[in-house]
Amino acid sequence: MPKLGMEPIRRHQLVQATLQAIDEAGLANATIARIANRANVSTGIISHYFGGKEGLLDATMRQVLGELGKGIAHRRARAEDSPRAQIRAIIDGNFDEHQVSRSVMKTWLAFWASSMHRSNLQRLQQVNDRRLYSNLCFQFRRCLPRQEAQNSARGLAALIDGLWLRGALASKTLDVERARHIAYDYLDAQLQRADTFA
Amino acid sequence: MPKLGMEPIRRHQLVQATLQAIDEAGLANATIARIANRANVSTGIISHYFGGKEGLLDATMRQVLGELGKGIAHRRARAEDSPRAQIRAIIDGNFDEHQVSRSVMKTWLAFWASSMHRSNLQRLQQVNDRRLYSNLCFQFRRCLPRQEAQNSARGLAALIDGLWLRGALASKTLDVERARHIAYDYLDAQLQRADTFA
DNA sequence: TTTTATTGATTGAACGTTCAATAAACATAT
DNA sequence: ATATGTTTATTGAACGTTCAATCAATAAAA
Repeated sequence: MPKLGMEPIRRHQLVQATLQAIDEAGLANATIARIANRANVSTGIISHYFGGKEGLLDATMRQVLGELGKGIAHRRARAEDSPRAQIRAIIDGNFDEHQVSRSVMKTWLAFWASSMHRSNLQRLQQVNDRRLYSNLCFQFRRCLPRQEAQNSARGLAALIDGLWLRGALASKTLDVERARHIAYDYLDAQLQRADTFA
Repeated sequence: MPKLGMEPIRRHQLVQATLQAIDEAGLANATIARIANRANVSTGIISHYFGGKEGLLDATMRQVLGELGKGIAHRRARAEDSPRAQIRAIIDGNFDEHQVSRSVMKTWLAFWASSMHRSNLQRLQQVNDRRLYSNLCFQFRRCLPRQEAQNSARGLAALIDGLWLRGALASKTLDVERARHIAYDYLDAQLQRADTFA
């Protein structure tokens, strides 16, 4: 019973089903049969709209990255224009409720691992990594010398990723409250140094 | 041309070949054919010595975890028995040259991702995670109240994993010097707090 | 009638496992 | 020393399974 204008609906549906399938069974077992089943469509549809499995995985990663970016941009726009407030907004965006759901974290980690061997995923990954780093670096540079700012940015970026990674691996749900607190403390410790240079 | 006593040799050979294969092509493409080829043996040998592919992957992860553990224990034994020196030894062990080789980092990350869906790998993973955390926690508790020590341990564990993760993903080799420096700084910032509670 | 949407059986490739076959090394008996 | 049997080591073709991709068929909408 084909209705017209299904494309955007199906695309979204299939991306969601992909997240669900990866959450359930891991990227390695996220077969197109399983994904199609979760979306209540046939396998043929995937090739029809995404040209193949790879296209679907690509689109899924783009969506996850896109929503992370949007969440951060949104919070930064509403935050005061001080290094501390801006960096806090970045931290908050990374620990947004939407980002810390099991399926999103698992998908993220799966992409992280497979991005090492798929050049298109690697590109997406690196763009994202560098954006996080350079945003942090820019803000730290407003109150720290270059070298110090770079180290602080590297450290905070690593801390965020690490808290996230450990949250994804732990059996319990990520304690967002606590993770934010740890990241805030790191931020404040770095900013305190700024006084040394002021 | 069978010589006797090949078992330990083949086991080691195959584990090394597995690391190499994962480095080259990723866990998903590390087929037993490829692994056997890298070790210059036939595919049947893998089942013969490891009971199957899963057994080989299990053994590979055990070896990587084992060497990390040994490296840390070794450094800790040689270090002074102060919180600072002990934690520095743990940091150094995690950034040991052997651990930061590309193949080991890639394998680690691949296992991280797949451990979410393979209970035996997950067990190994969690034992390791918890050991790192509880060792850090124990040392921090020598100079910080419980809650503070837990947060510091969580933060440092996450920072180490994050630096490592970002090193694995970056196209360049991990800058061990810099990573250690960032982790040391975090450690010192946490220890400085200890004075507040003293 | 043409376009858009969808199905699902079919196809071919890739993969892990199995196993009969082979042979060197070792043990024991002659 | 020679012959015979047993264990250990290894191979690689054959097999069965799984999966992504394809495409002819179907049908609603325009």
